[in-house]
Amino acid sequence: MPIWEYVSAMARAATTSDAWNAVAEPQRRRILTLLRGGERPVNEVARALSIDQPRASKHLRVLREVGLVRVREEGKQRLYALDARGLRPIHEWVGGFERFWSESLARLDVYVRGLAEKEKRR
Amino acid sequence: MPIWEYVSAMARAATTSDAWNAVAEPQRRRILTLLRGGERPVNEVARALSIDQPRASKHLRVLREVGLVRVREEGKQRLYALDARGLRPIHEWVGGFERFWSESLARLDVYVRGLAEKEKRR
DNA sequence: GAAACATATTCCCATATCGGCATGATGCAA
DNA sequence: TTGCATCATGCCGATATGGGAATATGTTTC
Repeated sequence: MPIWEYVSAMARAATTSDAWNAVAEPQRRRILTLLRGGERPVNEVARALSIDQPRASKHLRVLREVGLVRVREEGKQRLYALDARGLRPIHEWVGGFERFWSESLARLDVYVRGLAEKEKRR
Repeated sequence: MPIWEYVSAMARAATTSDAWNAVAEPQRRRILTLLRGGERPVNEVARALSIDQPRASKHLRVLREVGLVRVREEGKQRLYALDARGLRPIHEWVGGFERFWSESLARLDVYVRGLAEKEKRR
């Protein structure tokens, strides 16, 4: 885990370090969706997603590190549970664009019309 | 741009290829936020974020490729405008977890209590 | 056409990431 | 203790990424 603060030539922004990046991975999104149905042991997660166990463990680790998931030990199993609180900031940020969804359509219309004009004038 | 379908040993999932990943980058989020105020030429974006022009261009390119932004040529400038439609799926997916935000708190409570029990029993 | 300005692209580097496979680590049961 | 089951990690390979710096491309103005 690099100490970005002290690295002068930062190569790539840390990725798996926040909910945004954790959720950018399709498999991890599927895992979170699965966990809405309640806590699950690793093997079950792996089976549900049709991936091997190491892969499931790794994804779960990322999710755990960014706090989107919690682990509970139960015998030889590890039950992972959803902790959706970290998704809230994302929802709010994206929500700030809600009002632009429809506007975008209108603007796109103008945009396309502009292109058409440009073509005609050629 | 790799043809994932035909690559057997996929190394890393394509990243800058969808809105999820585009938005996972803080700078790009700032750009999108800025563009809510209307279209802007590259230089203005760069200045607003205190980054150099090439960097701004690169980020804008990613945003353009995933469709979150549109370009319009105006003289020697290129005006970038927000196209927020691509954010909608994200908002909806994340919204599906809304109901779990408060629950997570409750569950966390149970979780912590469990840990305490465990300690006591030690 | 040359100079000036706005923007895009390219190259290089350090590093992160995901998948695959093999190997540890730990708990439980016989 | 020995297996067996459930996970977690480590290592490798291929590749993507973001920053920095330099350079190319395109447009307007003289």
